[in-house]
Formats: sequence, structure tokens, C-alpha cells
Amino acid sequence: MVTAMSKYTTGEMAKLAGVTVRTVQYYDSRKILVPSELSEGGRRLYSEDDLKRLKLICFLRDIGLQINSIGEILSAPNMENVIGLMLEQQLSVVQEEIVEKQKQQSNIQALQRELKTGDKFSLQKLDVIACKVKNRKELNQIRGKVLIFGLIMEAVEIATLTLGIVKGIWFPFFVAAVFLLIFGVFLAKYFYHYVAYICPECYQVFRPRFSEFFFAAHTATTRKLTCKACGHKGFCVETYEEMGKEQ
Amino acid sequence: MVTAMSKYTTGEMAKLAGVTVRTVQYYDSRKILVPSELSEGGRRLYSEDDLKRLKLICFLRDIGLQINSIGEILSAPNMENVIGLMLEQQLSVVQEEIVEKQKQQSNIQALQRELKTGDKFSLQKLDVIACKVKNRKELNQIRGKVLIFGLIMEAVEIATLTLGIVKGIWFPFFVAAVFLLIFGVFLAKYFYHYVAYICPECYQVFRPRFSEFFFAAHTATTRKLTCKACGHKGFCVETYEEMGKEQ
DNA sequence: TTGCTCCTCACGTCACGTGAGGTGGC
DNA sequence: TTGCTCCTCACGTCACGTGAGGTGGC
Repeated sequence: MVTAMSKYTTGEMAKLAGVTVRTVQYYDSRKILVPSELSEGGRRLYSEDDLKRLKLICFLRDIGLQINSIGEILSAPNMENVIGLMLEQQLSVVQEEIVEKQKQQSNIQALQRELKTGDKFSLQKLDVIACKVKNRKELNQIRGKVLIFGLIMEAVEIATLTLGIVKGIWFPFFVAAVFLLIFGVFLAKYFYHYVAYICPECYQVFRPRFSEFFFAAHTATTRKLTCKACGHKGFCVETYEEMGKEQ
Repeated sequence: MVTAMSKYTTGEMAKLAGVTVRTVQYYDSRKILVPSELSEGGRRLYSEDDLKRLKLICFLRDIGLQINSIGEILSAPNMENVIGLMLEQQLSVVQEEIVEKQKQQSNIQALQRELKTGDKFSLQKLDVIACKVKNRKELNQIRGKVLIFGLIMEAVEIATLTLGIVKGIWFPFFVAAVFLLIFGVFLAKYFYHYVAYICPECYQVFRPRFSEFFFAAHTATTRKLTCKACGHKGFCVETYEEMGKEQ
């Protein structure tokens, strides 16, 4: 238990803390782990306390703190506040990093899915896919909003229709029908404002006329349109692109 | 739609892609975005395609790829394999980073909790806490194992006891009792092998004699022991420390 | 004496940021 | 002419890694 005044060399310290010799030397140069003694030959000699300090430094480093911060913590007189603040700050930094990494992850996975579907491959296609993946979130948001309003319209229509059938009161249904038709056009205009389409032939991004857009056959993610660049008519992939921010 | 042969300057490119001028220049020096033209004065002039390329570079950068990898992707002839492999690799890199960051997060939070409980603060205490936090996982694993075996023992005891009460067959109960007593000691020995205790007075980490450990009063995380360093008797905090790996 | 460890420069990493000092283009 | 932008060095960042060339300690 009572370890005598045995001194550790740089290599021993490194091994015991699971770091490299260079790291131990570096912490000396950064003044956060100065050896408590030097041999006549100029070699670093560390005490038991130094080893503890090194392990503490490694722990603080492993939670992501910078050398400067670690130095402040180790030398601060009123430590409670210092370390408290630093941990709070570091926590939010790490949490932001987690969110960022998760975004990266989902972007990579989306890109992988997109790459699997296509057959022929080119830089142009990669470009388009990247654009699609990047704007996926915004597009889904807009789609979500439109869907909600669409469902509300459905509900109103069903309710007034039911009223007509059950009670024979048809007046609300016709008023609603007219109202919803107008509202539907507005909703489509809103959606139109935020989307553009990618031609499956030439990969050009284009925006159809509103009338073509409004009456075109469509699926959840595509719409049957005529490409403005190559003239090809077919199902074009929907993508997010706010009007007036084309670049 | 048909943008004429308008050329972008470095600053325009930067603004349109949301990066700094320096970044655009840097991508030129790294040969991944060489301007398609130079003015007589030696200024970089970029085309529409160059802008697309820059945006693609930014996207690939944002999913965490390095400049070298981006360069390979942009110049590789058989791109499908190259990009596929890179994405796969990058995905696992990112996922590892997420796990690492999550560990950091939970370590910071555990450290925050520990710091709140104590009153007096010192480097020594921080050291001990750090050690505790670091070994929390291992300690919980050991505790979990011991708990499971403990529950099995409980179940056997209850079953044989029930058998005794209901059917009057007491033989299994006594056999089990003897067996479980022996097994219990082994279990305690196993647990003893992996834990040490921290004195609340002097923060020394010590290991009591097995007999004291075995019969001592204890809670989920502490045990009433006599400190080997300062002689203080009280509830000491349990920590993970495999026997023979004290350093 | 022979390995092994340790020492100090000093440069490399990575994706830029930040001046310095000079110029192009409206 | 005056701002504004752009140019090229060249050094700084961050926590070390990686030799080079020399030495201490068993």
C-alpha cells in the first residue's frame, strides 16, 4: 500500500496511463503535467501524484475538453465554478456535435439509398442526388404542411357530405365545395412555390408552368411533366427549391 | 433559364455556396475545384458547372468526407464502386463517432451529478470522482451480474420454501439453503474481487478484509467500513477496481 | 559493449483562418 | 481617385505523430 518514493520515467507513465511517451512530453511542454523531479541527466521523473494527475488529465481530455481548459481546471483556485461552467459548456458542445453527426449519418444513408436505385451513373446524377438529399428535410416539411391542410379539407368535405346524406341539409356541402376548391388552388400555389422537378433523362432541374403542374398526374414523389430543357415527357422527381432562390 | 457565359469571381462563388473566399482558393490549391478560366490579371473565373461542382464538394464535405476522398470521387472513372465504398466506410466512421460522443455526453452528465452532491471540493475529490465515473460502466456490469445470480438464489429459496409450506416437503429447502450459503460466499468473493472503496474523509481508495466486507452494512452504492489509511469508520463509496490491477 | 529508453529540435497532419503587402476592376 | 475585391506568400490552429541525431542507464 505504502509505495515508497519510487519515481516513474516517461515511458512508465505512458504505459500506466495508456498514452504515448510523446503525449506525456507534450503535457509537460503545455505545463499541465510538469515532472516533480529531473535526473542529473535531464530525464523526467514523475511521482505517484503525477501519475494520478496524468490519469485525471486523460479523463478530462476524453470528455472532449481542450488542453487549455484542463489547465485552467487543474490550476484554478475556486474550482467549483470553473469546472461547473466548463462542463456545462462542454455538454452543449458535445450535444451539438451529436446532432451534427446524426445529420451526417442520415445524409449518408439517404445518399446510399439513392445510389442503389439508379442504374447509369454520372457526376451529373450525383449532383442531382446530393441536391435532393440535402433538401430532403425542407421538402418533407412542406409536404407535411400540405398534407395536413389536405386532410383538414377532406374532413370538412366528409362532414358536410355526411350532413347532406343524413339530414338532407346540402347547403354547407356546396358552400364548402366552392370554398375548398379555391383553397385547394391556393394550397397548390403554395406547394408550387417550393418545388422544382428533375428530368430523368437529362437531369436538368426545371419548374413547369402552374397549369401543367396543377393538372399533371403524380405520385408521392414524382409528377408527369414535360422537361423544359430536353422536351422529354415522363415522371420527374420532385425536389425542394424555393422560388426566387434558384441559384 | 439559359444563363449566358457569365463567369463568377471567387467572391461570388463563395457567397453562392455559403463558404469563405479562402475556402474556394483552398479547393483550387487542392486541385478539386480548378477555375475554368483566368483573367489577364490572374483572377479566377468560374463557370456555372464550377459552381455546381463547388456545391457538390460542400455536400460531400458536410457528410464528413476528407478533401482527398472528395478528389477521388470527383475524378474517378468508375465512380459507382469508389463512392459506394467510401460512403460505407464513412458511415461506419460517423457511427463510431456518434457512439464516442454519446459516451462523452454521459460521462459529463455523470460528473455533473457527482459534483453537485459533494460540498467541499478539491483536486483529490475530482480525481476520485473521475475514477468513479470512468469505471461506472464496469461497476454496473459487475453489479448486474451479481444481482442476477442473487435473484436466481432468491427464486430457488422461495420455491423450495413454498414447497415446504404447501406440501410439507422440507428436504429441498434445507439442501438449497446450504448450497446457496456456499454459493453466496463465492458470489461475494467474486464481487469482492472487482470492487474497492473510497473513504469519505481522506478520499483514499482501499480494499477492506473480506470478512469485514462480507458482514458490513451496506446500501446500493456504499458500505460501512473502516478506512485503512485514516481509520475513519463510515459509509464508503463503492468503486470498480479489479484486484491486481490497482495502478 | 549492446540494446533499450529517453532527450530535444523540427517538421508534418487537416482544413482552412488570418494578417501582410501588393494589385485589378468598377 | 477611392473603395472594394482579389492575389500570393506565409504563418497560426490543435493535439499530438514521426523521424533525426544524440545521449543516459542497465
